[in-house]
Amino acid sequence: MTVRLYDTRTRALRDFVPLVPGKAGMYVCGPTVQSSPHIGHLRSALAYDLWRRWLEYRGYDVTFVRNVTDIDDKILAATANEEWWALAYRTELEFTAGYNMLGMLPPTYEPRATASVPQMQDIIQTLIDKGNAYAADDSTGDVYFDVKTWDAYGELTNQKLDDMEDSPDAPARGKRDTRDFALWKGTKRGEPQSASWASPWGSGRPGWHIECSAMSKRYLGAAFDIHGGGLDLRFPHHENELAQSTAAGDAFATYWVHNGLVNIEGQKMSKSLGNSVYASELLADARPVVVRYYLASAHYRSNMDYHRGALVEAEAAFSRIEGFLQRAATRLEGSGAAGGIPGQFPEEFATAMDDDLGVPQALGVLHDAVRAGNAALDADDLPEVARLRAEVEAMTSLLGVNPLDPMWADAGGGVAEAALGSLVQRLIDDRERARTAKDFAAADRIRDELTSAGIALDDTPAGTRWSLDG
RNA sequence: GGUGGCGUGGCCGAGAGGCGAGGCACCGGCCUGCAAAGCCGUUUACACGGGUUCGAAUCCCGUCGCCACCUCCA
Repeated sequence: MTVRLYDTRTRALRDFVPLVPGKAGMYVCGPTVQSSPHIGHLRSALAYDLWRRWLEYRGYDVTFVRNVTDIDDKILAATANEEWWALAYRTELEFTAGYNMLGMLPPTYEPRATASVPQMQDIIQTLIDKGNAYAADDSTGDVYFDVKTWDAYGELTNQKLDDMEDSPDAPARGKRDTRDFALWKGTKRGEPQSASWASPWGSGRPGWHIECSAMSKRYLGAAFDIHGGGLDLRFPHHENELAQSTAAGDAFATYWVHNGLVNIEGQKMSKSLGNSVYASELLADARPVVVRYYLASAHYRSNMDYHRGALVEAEAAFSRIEGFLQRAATRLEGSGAAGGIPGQFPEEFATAMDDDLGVPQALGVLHDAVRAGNAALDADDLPEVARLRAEVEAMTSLLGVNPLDPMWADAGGGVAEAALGSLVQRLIDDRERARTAKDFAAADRIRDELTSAGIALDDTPAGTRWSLDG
């Protein structure tokens, strides 16, 4: 009954106990909007979308914050013939479109870093006042966090300062220690004025890590429940967030949750390898709901390996669920059979989800219900069909993969589909006449033609149904 | 050098001391005019070597292999 989650900081499965009963505050690191969304971004966003849905199901009033990092070295570096902010906006829209296509619930707040610069400066000033940060004395206008003044530094990733790689070849700049990280970056020659904010330390822009400390505090408070992000962000990003926020006197996150990464055919996805799989490619290869199903099918903390054919398998698995719901709907139509309580699913499903978001086991429960439902359909046990249909709908809806949800309906289907339907129905009728006349050669010819056109036939006792073969 | 993780059947992917999750693929059966869909069933497992235990894929020790982070990254 209690939701448990794996907390990276304590490296333990912990019961979720919110700071405020009945409420849950989640902050998730969103993307740096520098290039198009890829499969890893989608998987990460989905992991927290599912966490959020489950916490809400468990009765928590969830405030879900996912930021947009819209000012950053890399954004500035990526711009060629346009303003940096134009690139950022354009990319942000791509991310939003990708999230929407996969049915991610919109965040409660989706703050852009550039809109919280004063809040970042407040924290930086507090750190300077407390002696945990300093303005570089090399007149660059940079401000650094002084890691040696913070004993707890390294607690998130269980590292000791002395064991960390000192980078002797890195230019020390105005740092007292090469491991000190930037809170504020003074404007450098050649950087656009539009990327520069006034500050007590000179004009400049915020460092990456301080953005999340400021935005989480602004929208969730100095103490909040869950901080999420990709595994790759643990160090240095999350470690630095934790250090600067706690050094500034904020309690920060109670739980740290990290999602696994997506490899591509055994290799890390990276620009240099040129093996990135973008959202646009996935969505060209499979229906959005199948992409969502696929990305949810491995536990959120495990790394998953994307390979050619993965989406074909996911399509096959998902079609089982879809096929059952469609057949059940057809069979139950007008039958008056009652059964099942809408929204209610098996206890094992809830148990799996409570246990650190065990979506893979939950999918096992879902498939068990589908098989039982298909068997009930074969036995024509309508009350049982109705009961299992309700369960399957409840489970798929909770996970955001209900095949019958209108949001997955093919766009622009309407008129075209109706036209296609009338043509296909004529062919089905022709085939039925041929079968009645035992002219199987003619019947099979029609079926073959439809198959090669991507239309699958399903012969049922109640007649032949057709569907587009996804 | 430090930190964290992984190695499960043809493939994907759960589980974590005791009746072999689930999906995909394959094979056999039922159903079908034949198929498809669906149902039933068979067969393939826990990197290796020790140990603890009545019993280990699951705990302990060791070995090998792989990966991530320590530099920008979901």
